[in-house]
Amino acid sequence: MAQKETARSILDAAEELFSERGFAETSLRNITTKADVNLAAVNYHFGSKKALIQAVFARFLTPFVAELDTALNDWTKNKDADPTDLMALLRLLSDTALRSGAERPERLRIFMRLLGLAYSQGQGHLRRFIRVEYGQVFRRYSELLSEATPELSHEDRFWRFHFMLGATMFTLNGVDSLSAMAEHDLGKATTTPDVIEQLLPFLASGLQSPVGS
Amino acid sequence: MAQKETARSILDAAEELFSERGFAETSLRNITTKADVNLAAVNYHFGSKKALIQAVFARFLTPFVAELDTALNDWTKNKDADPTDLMALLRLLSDTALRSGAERPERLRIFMRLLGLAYSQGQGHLRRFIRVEYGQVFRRYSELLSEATPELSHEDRFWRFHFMLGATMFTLNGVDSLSAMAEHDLGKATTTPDVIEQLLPFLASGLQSPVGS
DNA sequence: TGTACATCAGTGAACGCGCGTTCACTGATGTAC
DNA sequence: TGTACATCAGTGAACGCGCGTTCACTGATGTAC
Repeated sequence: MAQKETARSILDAAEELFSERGFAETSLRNITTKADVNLAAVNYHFGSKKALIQAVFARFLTPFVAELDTALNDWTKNKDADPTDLMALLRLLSDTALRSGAERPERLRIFMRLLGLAYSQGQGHLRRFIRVEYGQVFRRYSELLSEATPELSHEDRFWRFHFMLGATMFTLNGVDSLSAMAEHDLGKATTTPDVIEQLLPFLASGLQSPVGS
Repeated sequence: MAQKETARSILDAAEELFSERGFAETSLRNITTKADVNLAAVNYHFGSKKALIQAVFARFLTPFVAELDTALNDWTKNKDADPTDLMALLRLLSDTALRSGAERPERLRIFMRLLGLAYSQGQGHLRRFIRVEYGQVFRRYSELLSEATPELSHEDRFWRFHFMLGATMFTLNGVDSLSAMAEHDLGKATTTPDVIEQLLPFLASGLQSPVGS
């Protein structure tokens, strides 16, 4: 086996198994069996299971965050762009995410599963890792979202951002079983980009719901 | 220790620990230590860890579903009620959930954590258990929601229902850390009913977002 | 060109540990005659 | 009223198992002189 090949097949197997069953439920023996490498290779290449989990995230997040940063530069430089065009801003994020999966939009689905697990399973070290390594660009995006919703109070905006996040995480997290249900109920196949196309107007309307009850 | 007291303190401890760390991450030794009972008492009273998990859900869901059923009977019998009053229908569900926590709204927060975990952790047996035992009343509620949104196509409605579910699960799931963040950022305490008050108009607007792109 | 040594990816077997579950047993309470 | 037996909640200790990690080792490749 060529150099670095082993580390890559461990990451591939780990990414898939973690997203299917969760972190605690996936053992290093599961991973190394699937990757067809020696059990001790995980600790040799990554040091520990924790570090492997972080490496799986880094492999997706690093290029995604770089692309998002570039896209945000273009957005703010482009003087023709309307800074209050919420749908365009949402689409900028979803397009970057879809594109960053590169070859296959499959990767996005897997990564959203992992992200959902990171927030629901104990992995506090992971949330910390993500915040420290990638927090800046997300703060930048959320400032642009604030500019696009000038009519909202800080409080309304805070809560509605998290409602959007929840709808998105939950949906993309479970997009494969939801698509299967949709196909069964409606007799119509739905791809991840289709689902996002349905999601964006829902988010925009919710975010811009009239304030003051 | 009096009869049945042991089973109750096991359920109390399990509910709290499961919601804090997840199912796989909570051992029977954690639970029995916290409950101050013998390790073997879990298998004596419940048979297995799986059955204990289901019993934790049943203790919350059984009274909740009974109350929801009653509330839905009142709703459909009341000829004055507007069947297309979406906000009223959403409030009916949230009020029942808040009331069903009974003594403390704490219970609702804990239960939503558990529900979120049930869907993100491997617990397939749990989803099956919930569907088989309590599915009927939820199907009934979703039919009423359909009547309240006659302008939506089946497809739009399917997806938007799940967007709502996601926003709700994510929010109530993490309501304690979100409330802490909100208090830190905005200097203002927020209770679970406050959060729900913010959430309902967001959901209603998203669900009723104009169709056809 | 040849030899000695260093580096490095990978290996096989074992380590100690915490897990869910089992089992023989106890001691209190209730029931039959 | 007294004795024998059954029931039941609970117990203490051990079971086998799969886990993440460690460690001494191998064999191929690169480097120094």
